[in-house]
Amino acid sequence: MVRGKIEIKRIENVTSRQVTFSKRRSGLFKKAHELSVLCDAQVATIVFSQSGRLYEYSSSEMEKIIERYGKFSNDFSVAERPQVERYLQELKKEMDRMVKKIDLLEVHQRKLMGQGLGSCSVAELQEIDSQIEKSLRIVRSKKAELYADQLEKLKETERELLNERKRLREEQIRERLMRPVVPQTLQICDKGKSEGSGCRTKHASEVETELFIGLPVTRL
Amino acid sequence: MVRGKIEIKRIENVTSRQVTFSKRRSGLFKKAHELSVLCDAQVATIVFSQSGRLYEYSSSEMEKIIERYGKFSNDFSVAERPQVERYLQELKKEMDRMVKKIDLLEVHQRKLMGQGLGSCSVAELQEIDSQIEKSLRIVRSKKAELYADQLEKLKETERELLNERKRLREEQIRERLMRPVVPQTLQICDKGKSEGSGCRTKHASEVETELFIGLPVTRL
DNA sequence: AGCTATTTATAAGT
DNA sequence: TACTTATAAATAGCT
Repeated sequence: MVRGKIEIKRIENVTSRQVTFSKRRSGLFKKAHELSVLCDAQVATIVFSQSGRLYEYSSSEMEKIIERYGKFSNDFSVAERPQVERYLQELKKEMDRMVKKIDLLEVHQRKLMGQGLGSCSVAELQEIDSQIEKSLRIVRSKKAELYADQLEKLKETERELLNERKRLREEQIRERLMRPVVPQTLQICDKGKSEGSGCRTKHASEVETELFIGLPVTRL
Repeated sequence: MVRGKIEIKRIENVTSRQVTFSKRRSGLFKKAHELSVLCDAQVATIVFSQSGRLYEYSSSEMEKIIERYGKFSNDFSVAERPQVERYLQELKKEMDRMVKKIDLLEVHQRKLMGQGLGSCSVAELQEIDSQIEKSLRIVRSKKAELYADQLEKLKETERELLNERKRLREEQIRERLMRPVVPQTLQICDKGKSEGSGCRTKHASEVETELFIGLPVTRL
């Protein structure tokens, strides 16, 4: 550079800096252009002056070059706009559908719960009435079924326990007949209050239930 | 340029072009860097070689510069990615919430309609039962209310019609007493089958109703 | 990649 | 902002 070479560092003189900016900027763009023509390359140069003004050169559409750049750069994708926009639109449509569905469901639900019936005609009321009646029938039959099941299970348990009691009694009697004077083989549970009433031999320990019907087994 | 200046046009010799590309590219980046330092400017340069390789220089983060560029350019906005992504995430969360809400509503509604009760406990069934019973009570009272209203309206109409009939009879009688031998002032309707039974004077023509209770007025 | 003759870019002045 | 000019920098063609 003429009349004394310069150091590459910020030019402090404002005027000088502005002049240099203007000259070198056009030089840079010229070089960029020459490169693109001579070597058949795609070149884009963006310059922001310190004051914030934008200057640019691009051998072809800047947008295209930046988009191409986005495809190469790992951490920067110029999220292809039309695609993103289409996606957003689809999401919004989907949400619209959902909102409408929720509205419908809520209105229907409220009607089924006897709310918001102000605007209903007699015919509509009649329809809701019969729907609810039907529901009630179903629920009640289901309930009845469940109750019946439970009852059946309880009866089953009762039967088992009765059988067990019978078996244990017979066992006891058999043992007494075989060893009438050796009572220590029969281990009787403590009749402590913490266990409530009832007492079982070790043989019956696998029958773990809170329901115990009938007289205590050990009562003779 | 040494040994004969060159024209700025595509270099046909491949080797020569590649060499020139390499030299001028580094020259361009150097100039770009010098501009950015000397003039405190933000500079970005993107170069794609003919073979498709990317070379770039940027005085600060390329992403930032391109984003800034997007704000300046009219027809190109690098849809500010972080913002778009945040927005998308929010949309997705919102959709998630909606999907869950729809699921809940559907399950509840089905229960209210007596479907999908298989997994319900007795307690749940009881709750649904009482809810449905309550709904039924509300719907029926609403229906009763509506019926009562309609009945009331019908009775009101009937009352009005009866009053009207009474008034008309009295009028007829009065007119006959005043002009017993001038019957042409009394215009009696035709007793044709198309009109059904009943006959009215002109005075009563504003009472237009299909319900007409009681005996025909003209019968004396 | 290095050399070098020569062109080009440009700093400072006008 | 534009022109001038001396000189630094870039680089084409060669090795």
